[in-house]
This record gives sequence, structure tokens and C-alpha cells, in this order.
Amino acid sequence: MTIPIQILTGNQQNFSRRTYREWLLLTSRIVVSRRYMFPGRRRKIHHHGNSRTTHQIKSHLLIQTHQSQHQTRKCPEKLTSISAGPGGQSSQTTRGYLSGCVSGEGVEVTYVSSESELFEQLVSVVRRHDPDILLGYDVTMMSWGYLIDRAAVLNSNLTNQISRTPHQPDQKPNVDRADSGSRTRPKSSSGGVQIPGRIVVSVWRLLRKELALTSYSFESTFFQVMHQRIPMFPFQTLTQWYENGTLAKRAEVVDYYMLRCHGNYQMLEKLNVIGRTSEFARLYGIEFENVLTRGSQYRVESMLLRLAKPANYIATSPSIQQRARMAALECLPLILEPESKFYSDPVLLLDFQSLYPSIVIGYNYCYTTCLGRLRNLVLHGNFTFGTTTLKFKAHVLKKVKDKVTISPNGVVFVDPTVRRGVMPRMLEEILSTRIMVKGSMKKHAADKALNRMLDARQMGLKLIANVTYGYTAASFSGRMPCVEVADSIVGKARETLERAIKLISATREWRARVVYGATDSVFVLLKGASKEEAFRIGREICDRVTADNPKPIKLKFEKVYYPCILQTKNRYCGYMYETPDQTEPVYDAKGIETVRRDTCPAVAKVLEKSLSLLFSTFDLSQVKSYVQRQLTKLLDGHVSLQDHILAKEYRGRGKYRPSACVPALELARRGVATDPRAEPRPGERVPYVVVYGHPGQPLIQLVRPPLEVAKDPTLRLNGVYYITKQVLPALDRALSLLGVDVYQWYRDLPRVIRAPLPAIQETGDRKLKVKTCSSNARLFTFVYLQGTLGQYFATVHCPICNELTNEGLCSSCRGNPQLVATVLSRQIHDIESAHHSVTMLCHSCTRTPDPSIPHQCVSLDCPVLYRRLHTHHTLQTLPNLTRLLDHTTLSKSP
DNA sequence: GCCCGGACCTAC
DNA sequence: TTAGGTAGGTCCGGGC
Repeated sequence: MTIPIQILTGNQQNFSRRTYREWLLLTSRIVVSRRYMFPGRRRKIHHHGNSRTTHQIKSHLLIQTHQSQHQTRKCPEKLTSISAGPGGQSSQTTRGYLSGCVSGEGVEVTYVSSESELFEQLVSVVRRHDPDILLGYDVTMMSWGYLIDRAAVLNSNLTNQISRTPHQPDQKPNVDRADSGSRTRPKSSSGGVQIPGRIVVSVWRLLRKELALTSYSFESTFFQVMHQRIPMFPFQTLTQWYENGTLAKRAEVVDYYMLRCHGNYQMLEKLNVIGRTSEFARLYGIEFENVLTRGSQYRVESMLLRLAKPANYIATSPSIQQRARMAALECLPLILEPESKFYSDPVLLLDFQSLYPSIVIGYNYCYTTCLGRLRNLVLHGNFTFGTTTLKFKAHVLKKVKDKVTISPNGVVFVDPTVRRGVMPRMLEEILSTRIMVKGSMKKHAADKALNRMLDARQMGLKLIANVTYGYTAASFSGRMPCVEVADSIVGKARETLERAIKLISATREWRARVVYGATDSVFVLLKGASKEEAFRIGREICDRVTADNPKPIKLKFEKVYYPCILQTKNRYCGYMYETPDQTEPVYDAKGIETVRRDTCPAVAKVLEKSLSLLFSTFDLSQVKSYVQRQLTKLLDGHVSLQDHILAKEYRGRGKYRPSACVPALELARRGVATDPRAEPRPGERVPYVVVYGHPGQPLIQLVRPPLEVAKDPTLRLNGVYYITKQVLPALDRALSLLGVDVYQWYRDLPRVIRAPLPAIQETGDRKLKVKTCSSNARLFTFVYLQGTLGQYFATVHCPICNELTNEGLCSSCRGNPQLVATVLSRQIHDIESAHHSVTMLCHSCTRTPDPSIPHQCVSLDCPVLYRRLHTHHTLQTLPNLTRLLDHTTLSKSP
């Protein structure tokens, strides 16, 4: 029986079935030269005809550039004429090898005589390999974007030349884009750089979606993904090395960029991005590029319409006005107010598995099965429905009146016996396929490659299932929203959760109490139960609740917290057990500072350690002493700068209110003042630290880029700020629930001179700074000339006993030359060995063995950077110490 | 000192 | 010319 329910009308964007075939066509032609990607392996490449030795490999990307700017970031400057990789056949070019590269074997280098020739070579490389995908870490400002801008300055249209559909070669380049600057480029996965026929991927933008990190610098993401530290050198240094350095230095520059080019590829490979994207494209039936560039509505629509078309449905295509006029959503998901406290008994975490999709399937909720609101059915004529209207004949209603379900908010849907909805069918297929895929993953656990592909597939299925609800509820930007359907899903979910809670509370034998729940999860406290009992009861509850609901709605046993802290809605943490036989619990947290990116690592570390101590020992005194130790360290400045870096996302200059007072914006403004191209990319995370300033100075003025603080010894981390505004509030939110006042712990600390502020005195033409700081609760006064921290050791303090003196050694120590000799030798030895170990560490990363050159790597993640800077300062005291030692031994010998 | 809105980030 | 949703917590600055 077919009911003439006419709800999907109008025209719709045409999703072609051709897309997948096109995509296959694309990927099948992808050829990768191993030689190019792995410069170390010497494979001969013949560039003519079919004889070239190339490898067809599964993943498919080829040419990429990283930062091609050596000089400055201001505006596209002249490029130094180097092109790494296989060179061209042109007779004017010379070719050679640079040895001493990453591989030790060398990279083939083509030398050209002019910059325009360099571009010709680049174009020929691209054309020869004809890649589908062009990679770059930051495609907009550097890499391809930079090359395009630079080429435009030389009056050449690079985009056209490397595209797959080049226009006439004499066509005028698009001069606009060069000076309009990259700022105007839209935000997309290609960073706005578009090359017809090829997919341009901005690796940074891709990874931003992929991983939640506090920093998205190349070095940082590379470390997070590949677990390998790599250095970062400023452009000036690289330029210097390249232009004035030895051949080995030049090779290092080439190496540096090769590592980055290769690194981009390595990261994508490790994360299986290309494989996964291909899987998604296949799964959703959309093009490869659209997986990266389009949103979730596009995916849902692609799948939905494939099912709708054979069933003879046409989707509505409401206008903006129609969408705006649609009734507002009424139903809210259920979020209980948690009983905030520390729970020393087991707490079960149960949640409904894919609740929204399950409801759609279980109750047959769909655009095509909806009869509208119950109250409208008694009326005659059109009534509003979603973005359009709906009308029924009385006899139709009479026929189905016993075969309907009514959602909690009073919307009527017909049973599957009358008509199976498109959305339920789609989701059912998705969920059952996912279960199947998961099953075959288990079956083929040994086959790593297959497993990766299957995992990508099941992930894609899960994603699409979860966003299908969003599609119906997208009232702001939706292409086909429908309040009735969306509200019914949320309403039913709410009702389902409420019913489950009621059932749990009503069943006496479990002696369970629901202490928190949100949308699709319940937290059940089992007072006095053991861990094993908790698992048993948890399973019983899940079975009972599942049986109480239509298929495929299922309450799933997630984990047991024992013990745990519920702070507020969306914020909790605990020691987690996932199986009954698990003996060692795992710390698990949601929403609190240990998992948030808006606090610094130090806060996360202190909080996590404190909570772990509390959960494992139940002993607050241990927590207290730990916290106090950390606070003391912070006050004394004996902490790592890196742990105190805060990083916030920068939205772009125009995206803030004029009066907005945001560190990221402030630092961006300061940066732009010196270098217009130094503005952070929209979406980039801007790191900063807070330093000491004058009393009453607004916080925003105490914000500094970390490197500035690392280089300037007069700037000190604002320990008081970090303690009172970062560490203690976070601790307080967790521990106040146990009746602890962490601020009192802070006040209980032994009194030391806190928060010394550098006072500046003008003495003649040189700035003399007087700084006080506390160390081991003793107060020292350091007087030093700005910039040479090392001097005060020799001039102000006795290096043996630390007493104030201006004669090198204090009078009492001078009377004991043996002690002086011993202590000084020891100190010299310590400094030297510390310096040596730091140098070795540095060498292993940057391969710069020369300790005499100052540390060049400016990567914020560099573990050596701050230590090296520090030892560099102390190294300056060496001559003084040596002189003192010489003097002592000389005066002793006669 | 209180309240509010903006900014940011997270859970579901 | 591009977009799934809502709820929630915290910090900060400005207005009263």
C-alpha cells in the first residue's frame, strides 16, 4: 500500500553517480616515484617513455614543497635557485649531488641560472609526474601559495602551468592574487590555493581536524605523530647557511627541507589520511576532494538521496526564507544536575549505543513517514511541516490510524508495516554494515593493511550515523531541516533516558542510585558494592533496559569508576576499570583541565598527579605535600617554560570585536607590526606565557611569546599568576568537593619573598637592573648589566659560599684555598658536563656538532632549547671560574 | 561588588 | 559562495 504523502518536493543538487568512477579513474593513474619521496634510495629514473622505474603504490601523492622562503616573510622575495629532486633534461642546467644529506647518500640537485628558469624546472617536474595531490604544510602563506605569489611577481601564472587544464601559455597571469595577498583566500582544506585538476592539501589544516593539539607547528605535529624531534631554524639562519656556508652547510639546508617534504607525507601515511579519505569517498559516494572540503551535510545528502531516488522521492530544497520561518526546536536533551562530590564507591557508566540513529530505526522516524503534529491532523487543509506544508485526505488517515506511533512531543509517524522510512533504512544499513565490518576486523586481525582499511570504513559509518540527526536539526545552515523529525528524535531520546533512570531507581535489588546522566548516558552509584558486583549489576541493568526498548536501542556497559569525582555537568574524572579482571585502574577524565587545551601543561600535570595520588592512596596529606612542592618550584622559577605555555586559537583579525582583549589577537597585532606576513593563520594556535610586571598592570600586557622569554633573562614566568589563576582554581574545583581549601595550602607555604618585580635604575648610559629572587627560601640580590646574566656570578657572589662580595672570592673562602680549588673544579666540571650532555642531545636532533655556535633551533617543542640557552649563560661564567681557580692554585703553590 | 556578554573549549 | 546541533563551564573586562 502506498500513501500519497507528498513531502519531498522541489529540485535538489544533482549528485552524480559518475563521481565514484571518476574517483577510481583518478587514483588508478597515480604514480609515485620512490626516488623522489625517499631521497636516500638510489633508484635510477629514466625520464622518457615507459621505461621509467616507478612504483605504483597504494597511497598517492607526490610533489610537495614546504617553506620555500628563505629570506623573510614580508613579501615574496627572490628565490634562491635550488630545486631538490630529479632535475630536468634541459641542456642549460647542470646537475649534481649534494652529499651528506639525511640519507648520507645525497640528493640529486639541478642547478639553474635564473629564478624564472627555476620555475620552469618546477613546472616540468610537476608535469612529468602528473600528481593528483599536491601537498604542503602551510599551502597558503608558504609552499605552493608562496610559489604562486612569487611567480606572479615574475609575471608568470604558475597555477595555470601546473594545472591539468592549462589555458593558452601566453595568457596573462592573474596579477590580482599576488598583491591582494593570501589573506583574502578562503578558509578550506587547501588553504584557498586551487589548482585545476589537482587536489591541493594543506597538511596543517588537515591535521587540525585530525588531532587535538595545543600547537600545530610542523615540529610539534611531527613529534606528536612520528614521535621524533626535529629542529626548526629561522629563515635568516637558513639563508645564511645557504649563501655563505660551506657545501656541507648547503646540504644541511637541502636536508632541512627534504625532511619537511618527506615529513608531510610520513605523517599522512602514519595517520592513514589518504587511505581513510579514499574509504570515505567510496562509502559516501562522493569525490575524494569533497571528503576534505565539504561538510557533513553533503555526505548525509549523498547517501540519503541515493536511497530516496529509487523509491521515487525528491528532496525539498527550501529557500533561506523558508528555512528561517521554520518553527524553532522545542525538545532539549536531558542533562541531569550531577551530585557533585567525591565518590569512594563504584560508579557505573552506562550509555546507549548510537542512541539517535537507533531511535530513528526503532521508531521509524523519517521525513517520509511523518504525518506531522497530532493536533494538526484534525484540521483540514494545509498545515506547516518542516520548511514546507503538508496535507492529508481524511480517508488516508482513517486507513492508517491504528498503525502509527506518536512521539513524546506529539508528532505522528506511520509504522514500518505501512511504509519503511528512507532514513531508518539508511541508518539500519549503516549500523549493520558497521557491525559486519567490525566483525571482519576481528577475523583479519593479522592483516594490518586490511585492518586499517576496515577501521577507516567502520569509522566513516559511525560518523555518518551520528551526523544524520544533525542534518534534520540544522536549522541555521541546513539544506533540508525538519523540526518535527528532529524534535521527535530528541524527545524520544529524552524519554528513553528518563525511562531507563526510572527503571534503575525502581529496581530495589540493585540498590542503585543515578547520580548523573546526559543525553544518552547514566552514572549509577552502587553504594557498598565491590568492583566485581558492580560489573555484575551493570550488566544486569544493561540487559533489562535494552529489553525494555525496541530494537536496536541498546544500553551498553561502558566502564566502572572506582573512585571518582563528579564536578559539574560535562566534567568528571575517576579511576576507570573496563573489565572485571582488570587489576590496575586507568585515570580517566572528561571535560576537566587535564584534558582541556585552554590551560597549560603544568596545570594538567599537577592536577592529574594530585588526583591520581588521591584515588590511589585516599591520603590527602600526600596530595598536599605534592602540591606544595610544585607551588614552591613555581615560585622559585625552577620550572620548565614549556610547561607554562598557554595557547589559544587565533580567529583572524576581522573576527574579533574591536574592543576584544584576547592574548592571541594582541600577540598577532604585535607580530604584524614588525612583519606583515607574520600574522598567524586563522585557526592557528598562538602560544604565549605570562610574565611578571608592575602591580596593577593589566594581564594582557604581561603576555609574551615563549621565545622572547627564553631569550631575555630579565623576563620571568609569573609564578603568582600561574598559581593563583591557573593551578589553584583547577585544583580547587576538584578538591573543594572533599572539603579541602587548596588556597590555604598555598598560604601555608613557608614565607619567602614572592613575586619580585624587576626595578630598573638608570646608571649613566647603561641600564642596571636590580632583581631579587628567592632560592631555597634565601634571599639573594643580583645586580647585573642587562643581557649578561653570567657576570653577576663572578662579580657579586662568592662562587663558593654565595656570600655577597665584589672581589671574586669572599675573604673567608680565600683563606681556604683547598676548599676553593675543590669546589671550583667541581663546578667547572659540572658546567662542562651539563653543557656536553645538552650539546649531545642537540646534536642528535639538529646534527649541528659545533658547540661554539649558539643554539639555532627555535622549535617551541625543543627540549634542549631552554636548557641550552640556560647552559649557554652559565657557560659564560666558566672563564671567570677558571681564572679564579688558576689564581687560587698559583697563590697556593709557592 | 555584582552582573552580563564575549571568547574559548569541551561533552554529548 | 561556506556552514550538523545544543548545553555547559570558566575567565576576563566593562557597565552599573
